[in-house]
Amino acid sequence: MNRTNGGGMRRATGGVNLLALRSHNTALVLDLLRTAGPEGISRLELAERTGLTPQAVSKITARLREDGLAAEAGRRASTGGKPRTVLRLVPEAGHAVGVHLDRDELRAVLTDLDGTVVAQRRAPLDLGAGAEAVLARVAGVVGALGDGAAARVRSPLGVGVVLPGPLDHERGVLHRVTGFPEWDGFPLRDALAERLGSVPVVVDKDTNAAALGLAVGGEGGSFAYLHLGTGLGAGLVIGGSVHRGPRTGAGEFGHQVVQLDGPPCGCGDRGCVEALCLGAVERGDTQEAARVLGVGAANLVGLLDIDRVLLGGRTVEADPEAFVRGVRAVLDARARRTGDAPVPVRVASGGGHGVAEGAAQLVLAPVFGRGEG
Amino acid sequence: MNRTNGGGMRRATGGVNLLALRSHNTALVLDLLRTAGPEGISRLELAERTGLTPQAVSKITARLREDGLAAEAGRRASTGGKPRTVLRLVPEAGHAVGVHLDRDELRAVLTDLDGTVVAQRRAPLDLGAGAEAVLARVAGVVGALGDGAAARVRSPLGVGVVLPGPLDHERGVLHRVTGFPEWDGFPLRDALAERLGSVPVVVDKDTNAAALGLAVGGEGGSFAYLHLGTGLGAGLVIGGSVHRGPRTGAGEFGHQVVQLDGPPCGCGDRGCVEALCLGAVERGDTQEAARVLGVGAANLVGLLDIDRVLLGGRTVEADPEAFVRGVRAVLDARARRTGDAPVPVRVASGGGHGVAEGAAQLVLAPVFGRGEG
DNA sequence: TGCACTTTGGCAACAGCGTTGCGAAAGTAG
DNA sequence: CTACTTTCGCAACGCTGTTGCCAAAGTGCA
Repeated sequence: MNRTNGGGMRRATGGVNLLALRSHNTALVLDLLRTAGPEGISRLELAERTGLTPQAVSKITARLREDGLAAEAGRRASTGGKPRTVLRLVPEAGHAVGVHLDRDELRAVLTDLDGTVVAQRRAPLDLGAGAEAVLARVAGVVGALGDGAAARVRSPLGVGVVLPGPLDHERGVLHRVTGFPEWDGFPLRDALAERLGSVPVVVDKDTNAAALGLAVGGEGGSFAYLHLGTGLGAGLVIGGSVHRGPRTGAGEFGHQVVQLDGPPCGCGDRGCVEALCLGAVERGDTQEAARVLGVGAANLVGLLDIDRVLLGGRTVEADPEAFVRGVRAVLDARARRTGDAPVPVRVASGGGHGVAEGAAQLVLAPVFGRGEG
Repeated sequence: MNRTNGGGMRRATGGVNLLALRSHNTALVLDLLRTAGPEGISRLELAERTGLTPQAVSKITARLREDGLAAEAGRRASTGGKPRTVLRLVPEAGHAVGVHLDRDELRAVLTDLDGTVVAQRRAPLDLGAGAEAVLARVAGVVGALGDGAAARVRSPLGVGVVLPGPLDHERGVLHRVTGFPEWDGFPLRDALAERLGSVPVVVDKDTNAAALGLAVGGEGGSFAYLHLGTGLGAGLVIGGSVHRGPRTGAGEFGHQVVQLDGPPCGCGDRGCVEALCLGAVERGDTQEAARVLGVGAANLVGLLDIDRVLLGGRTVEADPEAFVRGVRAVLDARARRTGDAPVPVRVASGGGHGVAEGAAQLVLAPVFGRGEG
């Protein structure tokens, strides 16, 4: 705010609110450029899509070109007059690092502005080896990624780190990470930022990163990403942005009770979807596991009225068709009862590096006006 | 938009985007004025709370005073200099009508800008009597409300109509309203707007109106309003605004399955919270009903990470303490397992006219920058 | 080949937004 | 009565997107 007039600093003219407007419109344009991909998009199309006047778009794109973020990329065929000049994003103008900390493994990617993976690393990891060891390993991998890239990347825009949670996204502090309670209270964001030398760090749950990656990757509207691996969690995207809740606690899908007084779950409750679902998987009864997962998904669909359900995680990937079929059956039955169109179910694209890429998007998304910007 | 230069119209100077910024800031100020109530709020306090400069606030409030929406209301005690001038909202500057259509009864209120009820009507209603009869009844009551007010209100800002749903809030079209399938596809908003003579009409679900009323009434953050009457539904408020989902389908709390293959429900599924809960109520087992409701609420809390759970509806009001106690027990047990602070449970304030008042807020909220503006 | 027409897109002038500089108004304290 | 503090509006300013206008670059037809 800086409303002190005494010292003589004569900065911040113009107005904070107008700056907000400017960056909002700039982000809008950047996001359209990104979505258009290498084919690019013309100024007039940008104007139509943003609702801005062509002249405003010209001004904004001129700034972007000056900053090296956008460039001209040929022209379209004429429609009777001067042909439209096509603009595209310059992906090399910025890079981001995404790190996925799993229980036994670390995956990291370096992406450009576009989200395209430029370099990647994969290493074994023991999340229980203590803060010092894990931090050192992460810092090492992040440094190696930059050197390994085609064009060496000295300073990425930021580093996104994701892990199973629960945690506090806003402060970047871990809570009782499932299976590794010793992390409770550890300020991962600040510790890592200091270690990496003032590179911005963002911390989030792995399911949120996966969901964000899908949202940026083209999944529009509202959807749920259900992750079935060693546990069962969800990432929720509502109206294009990830819903975390005030304490980053949203997405606790697995401990939703679907069988009153059912079999005990590791969490201490009874009849949780996770317990029932993993139990069925263990018994080899994939069909029942899928049905239970479908019931949980149907509950979610009813509560939030989402557009789509996407499935992922190692267990799903082991037999994707069975899970899709089972979940779809439950949702279709629901749709027949309500009279609405059935909610589509698919396997989430991305797979292996999906989560790490999503982690990188934690850094990139704000640039394009997605998330808390 | 109007980008045609041919005719010579020289309107719309200034810019659509700047107008959006202006109305956003104006709404921010208006909302603070409303929240402050009759005691009012000073310009400097407005500046601090909005993040605007004092001068910007002066300009905005000057416009508001010119338009009759705000007025000076005395001054505060001096803190060593010129005392602050207190501003307040002028509630009589605008009015809104809220109509609550229940299965057997119609309640309607006329409120001022503040949301204070100025006049009210209550009449028996048969929702199954056909469109013509219901429309006539509503139009009659709305007209009577305006005449009955202390100062006759000729043209309210709009009319909010709410009923059990399901329906399409955006288009104002009803779907298969529970118990009255004959309404399916009826364009209530447009039909009523035409009948009332171009007064804006908004249509929504009753639970959403109740939730909106609570949100405007001071419940901040994210919360769920659970309504237990002849059915069981929920209104969700996420980050201060009502979450309806893309098809106004959100809040289908009652048909959340909490007992796999449990007793059949009217919806055609098995083990729905509604069936279990109402079944327990019918047996006189309030304790079990509250426990089941609590399990559903806990599922919701886990999925969305909300701050608060509020209970309402005729069945709850019959024995509020038992329901609060039962739901709280389940949520507290959950909190002990996760280690988080327990989610508070309360009975929703408002009671009788709460839903109709919330319906009026459907009209007023956009003025104060809440909702789809 | 040349002319009329269409479409793109930049330059310059403009209105309106919030901000800064400054001074009048309205209190308190000595 | 004087000195000081605090509130708050007027005037000038910088920046935003918008409008008016024109050059550039194509197509289509005579």
